[in-house]
Formats: sequence, C-alpha cells, structure tokens
Amino acid sequence: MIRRITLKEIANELNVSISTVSKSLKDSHEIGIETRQKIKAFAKAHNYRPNNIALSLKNRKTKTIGVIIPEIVHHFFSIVINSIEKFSTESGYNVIIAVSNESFEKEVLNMETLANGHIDGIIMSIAKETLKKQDFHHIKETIDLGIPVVLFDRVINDVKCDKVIVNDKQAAKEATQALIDDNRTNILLLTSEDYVSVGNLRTEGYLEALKDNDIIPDSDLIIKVKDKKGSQLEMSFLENELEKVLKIKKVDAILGVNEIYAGSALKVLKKNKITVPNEIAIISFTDGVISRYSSPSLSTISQHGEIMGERAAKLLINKLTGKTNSKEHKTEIINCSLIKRESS
Amino acid sequence: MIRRITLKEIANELNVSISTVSKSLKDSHEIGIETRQKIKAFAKAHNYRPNNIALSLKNRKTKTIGVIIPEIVHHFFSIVINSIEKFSTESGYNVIIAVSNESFEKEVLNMETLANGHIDGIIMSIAKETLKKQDFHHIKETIDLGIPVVLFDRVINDVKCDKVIVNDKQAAKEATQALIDDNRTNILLLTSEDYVSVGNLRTEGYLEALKDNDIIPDSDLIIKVKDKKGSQLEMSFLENELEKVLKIKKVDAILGVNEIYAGSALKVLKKNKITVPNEIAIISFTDGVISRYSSPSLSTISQHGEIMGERAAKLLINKLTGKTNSKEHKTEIINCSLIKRESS
DNA sequence: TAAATTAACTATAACGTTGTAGCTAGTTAA
DNA sequence: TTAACTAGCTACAACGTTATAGTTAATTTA
Repeated sequence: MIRRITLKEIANELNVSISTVSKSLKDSHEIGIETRQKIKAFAKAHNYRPNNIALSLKNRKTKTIGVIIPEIVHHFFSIVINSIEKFSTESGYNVIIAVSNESFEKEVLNMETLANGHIDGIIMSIAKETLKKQDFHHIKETIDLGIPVVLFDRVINDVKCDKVIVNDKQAAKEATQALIDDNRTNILLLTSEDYVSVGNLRTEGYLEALKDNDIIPDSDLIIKVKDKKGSQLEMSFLENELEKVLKIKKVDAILGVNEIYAGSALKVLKKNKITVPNEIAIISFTDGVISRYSSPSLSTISQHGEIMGERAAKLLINKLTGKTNSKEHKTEIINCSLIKRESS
Repeated sequence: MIRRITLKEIANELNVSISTVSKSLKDSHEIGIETRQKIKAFAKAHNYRPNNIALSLKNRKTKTIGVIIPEIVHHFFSIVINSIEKFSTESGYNVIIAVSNESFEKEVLNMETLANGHIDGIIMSIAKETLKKQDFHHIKETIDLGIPVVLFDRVINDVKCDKVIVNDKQAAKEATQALIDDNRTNILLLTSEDYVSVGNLRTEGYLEALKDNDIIPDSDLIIKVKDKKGSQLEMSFLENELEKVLKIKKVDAILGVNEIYAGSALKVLKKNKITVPNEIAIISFTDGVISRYSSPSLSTISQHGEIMGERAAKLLINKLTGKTNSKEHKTEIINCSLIKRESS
C-alpha cells in the first residue's frame, strides 16, 4: 500500500524544488554533483519510477500500439500477435489488444476506445462483418485523426495506409498446380463466402490454375462455407455439403482455405473410409497446430504469421518515430510457402 | 491530421471558460440551458472525445487491466485471454497483454512496465522459469504498491492474492481411475518437470489413483518431459523416451498433462502401428484443437479456460471497484471435466 | 570597482481534465 | 433599503512530469 513516490515528494523530503529533482534524475549538469547524487540515491532507495501516464500526457505519446484482431483463439492471429508483441517490446512499445469477434460494431467500438488517447498507432485485421458491410468509416476517421494504421492479412483497397498481405492468389495457384502435377484434376475447393478478401483471392488462384491447365471448373466442386457465429454450425454445414458432393462427384484432391476446413474435411473422409492422400490429397492454407498433429499430417501453405507481425510492427513504428513519411503508404507482400507433409 | 479537439479549444472558440465547457458536457445545472446546448452541439459537431490519458492522470486510474501470460500461441491461454477480454470490456476495462515467453527476466520486466502507471490491476499466469527459480519478489512488490494481482492456473502459495485454479489433482485422479476402470493398469504418464505446479499436481493425482487401486507405480512409466526453448527439441525428447519405454514395458494407457504431449504420443503410437484405443488408450489435459482434429480424436480433461478467464477478471474488477476488501483473498477452484472422445 | 559571467538552483507553464471555491449581477426577503 | 440569496458563470488547483525562463550569489573580467 506504499503509494509510488513522486518527484514532488522527493523534493519536499530533500528541501529542493521539483525541477531540481527532475533534472538530477536526468543527470543534468545544471545541478551540482553533490545534490545530484544525493537525489539519485534517495530516489533509488525509494524505488522511484516515473509515472508513465503523466509522461504520456506531457509528450502526447503513449508508447503503446493497439492491435485489433477478429479472433484470438486462432493459430494464425495468435502467431501474428506474438510477433507484434515481440518486436514492439524490443522497440520500447507496449501492445494493447482488442478482439472484434468478427463483429462490425465491436470493431468500431474498439477503435473508438483505442483512438481516445490510449495508443499511438493501430495494427489491425478487419472483421468479416465489416468486410461484408463495406463500411470503413472508423478506419478512415482514425487515420484522419493522425493515428497511423497498418492493416494485415484482411485488407481493403480504399483505405490509404500501410498494409501487409500475403500473395494469396499466387499461393493458391501454386498449390492447385502442385495437385494437378500429381495428376489430380478433380480438385474440390473449400472456401469462405465471397466478401472475405483472402478467401476470394485464394479462389481466384485456384480458378486460374485450372484454366492454365484447361480444366473446366465445376461449381459443384466449390463449397463456400457459410459463416455462423459459433463454429459448430459452420462445421456441420461443411461436413454435410462435402459428403453430398463426394457421393455425386469424383474428387481426387481438396484445397482448403484454412486448416479448420481442411481438418474437418479430413474427418469426413475418414468417416467415409476414403484414404488420404491415396484417393484424395489435401492441401490447406494456415500452417497451424491441427495440420501438424492430424493424421495424416496436412500439407499446408504457411502465411508466415511471424514475418507478417514483424513487418506490420516495423511499418507502424517507423511511422510513429517519423522514420517514414506519414503520407506515403507501403504494401508489403509476404510470400507464402508450401509445406509438404503426408496429405499430398 | 485534424488533431482531436480539446475543452480548451472549444472554450476559446465559444468565448466561455474551460470549466463551463466541462460542466456543460456533463450536463451540470450550474450552467444555463442555452449555453449548455450550444456547447454540446459544438462538441458533437467537432467530434469531441475526452482524452483518456488526462483522465487517467486526474483520476489515478487507467481502466486498464494488464495480463501477463507465458505464451500466447497456446490454446488454453488464448481462450483465457479471450474470456478476460470479453468480460473486462463489458465492465469498461481495456486489456493490455504482455507475454513472458516462459522467461523470468521478461516477466519481471513486463510487470515493471505495466505497474508503472499503465494498468489498475494484473492477471497473470507464472512463467516456468520463475517457478523454477522460486523468485516472486516482482509479484510481491506489485501487490505492495497497492496494485491488485490475480493469479490463474500456474499459481504459488506464498504470495497473498486472489487465485483461480483448477482441481488438477482430482481431475488427474479421476482420469486415471477411468482408465483403470477400463481394465488398464499399465498407465504411462507424460508430465512436465517437477517445478511446474500443475504438472506436479497432476502427477500426484495419477499416483493417488494408482495407490487407491493397489497398483505399484513404475518410475519407468513416468516420463518427465524436459523443457527446452523451441519446442522441436522438447518433442523429439518425448518421442525418443516414449519409444524406448514402449519397447521394454507393457503399456496399455497414456495420461498426458497437456495435448501437445498427447498429440506427440499419438504420432509415436501410429508410427509403431499401435492401435488407439484398442492397445493403448489416451487421455490428455487441455481440451484444445489438436484433440478435436487428431484421429482418433483425444479424450481430454477440459480446464474450462473460459470460466477461468471470467472468474479471474471478475475477482480483479471487484477489487478495483472496491466491491471486495483489498486485504481478503479468495482462491476459486474450477472443476475440470472429462470429455470422452475416441481415444479412450 | 563596476560590469559581465557562471554555477546552482527555482518558478512557471504546459499537457487535458475536473471539482471546489469564488465572483458578479439580478432577484428576493426582512 | 440593505442584507441574503440565486443563477450563471469563471478562476484555480491538482494529477506528475519536463522544458524554458528566470533568480540568486559568487566569481571572473576589464
């Protein structure tokens, strides 16, 4: 219950002015060496620590970065956060996290709260609902207030700010090509609904690869998984649809836009006694823990969350420290890489 | 680049005093209704938002909770954080996250930073290295400063504060008993090194169940997985040890203190063509994503991270809002539950 | 010896708020 | 008619810090 000691208290205690104390602790030559040492000793003995809130108010910066993500119980996002946290801490920045839970309203609220003094800049990945609504006023307003924003993974074109993305389209194309090279031409795609930018790009890559190989896409082989709050429903939708398709169509490969979809597909195949990769090969986006511990383990496309987090943090901190011009915006593209495991 | 408008600017613009503006926005009856409305309209038009940093300084509270966890890329911890975040937001608190990466030094640093003004209270789970060192001065000092601390999952006895734990021992005992009831008596335990409190308690529960059933524990059947930074090494250690034991001993069940251990064990069994659960049954702590998507899916003991997070947040916020006495400390025990899946 | 310089400090304003106390002009009460 | 009251405002201090601009007294310079 010993409240933290302040400059004022030290000043009173030693019968000097607050300025003297402040300057002494900064080792200013304006103050005589004896006084300086006395004050420093006293401060140390009383475990003096400057109050960061007061400093924030004075300096008009908080040395804190806000991160807004759609989900935290999610391998990719937690990797990115970890990386942001690591890099930011090294640069003397704290990280404050807000979760939108894929909700537009919550995302707007989070931005408001963060933008109200707590943070110097924001790193975010946009909620699905926001993407669906196409309402980005909150992001624009934050930028207008002079708060730098860096978007990662789920980004949008009509907001001018730094961005870190993955070459989703190219990666999906390459993965599809790898399956085709393995003589699999009936490739089923498990993707998300259209408004999710990354799902969309991955679908494009898939289609492009088919086209390059003169394979006519079959709309029955594209399952767009409906998002429901509470993933239970979502997954049973996927499982039902997949089972239906497997009954009426020949399928020899599956490309999943994330590992939850791929993991669920694997379960369906097993239930139906279809061997992987013999009868059906699987490649999935998101190199997470499911892919590694499932059996067979899943071949995945890694989005290198570590690198994304670090780049995003670097871009933001460069803006905050004035190392880069606040008007110029960069988009960094991270190359995905295919990690081959047992499923392909 | 329009900096956020302040009370002072509004006051200047409308030729009134700062106090008048402040009071008008609070709808104080000291101010005439006309002036009040004029000011409120102006503030709204200019999107006035009070500066939280200034408020924090004035009120000596930040409405922010600090969370220190050993890892974030970890199903259990991310569930807990999600839950803390959810509950705190509902109560008007922000959440700031720091990751110790299981390092003592980083944990101390994190605490220092957070305790220096940024937060009103801390929720934490202790790093392995700290548990090994048995050095808890940073936690005690924070509490001495009047900053309430709530420990969860990995707790210690000699720090006086609120705690949220799981009945690890009892749960391990029950899981072991379930295996014994299934006529499995050669139960191998995959646990962590002794200094990790939860691993220890789980081992105790395991031993107690054996004793209750007059089974003499075999030290060969207890594998204490050595922790190394970089889990790759850690896992190959586990895999090698397990293979060795399987060669020399009869084993008909495995109890893992977390799902990474159990998932790795499952991989070893598969490699050695041992069927699960026929030849060897598996039960694991941590009800995460690995357990659900592995095949066979793993029976797990859920620690109910959601509930832990909520309870921890509730305990802390009650302290912060003065709803509970700051001298009295509660320890809440959450009951684990066994989730039966295919592996047992 | 008076002016200039220096060492060693102190006072003040500011960051954006809020609560308390104070002020002024007009109204009411005795 | 003068004191008391009220409405409607403003001034000020404080939260903890720092940077700028003083203020002394002692010392050096011309």
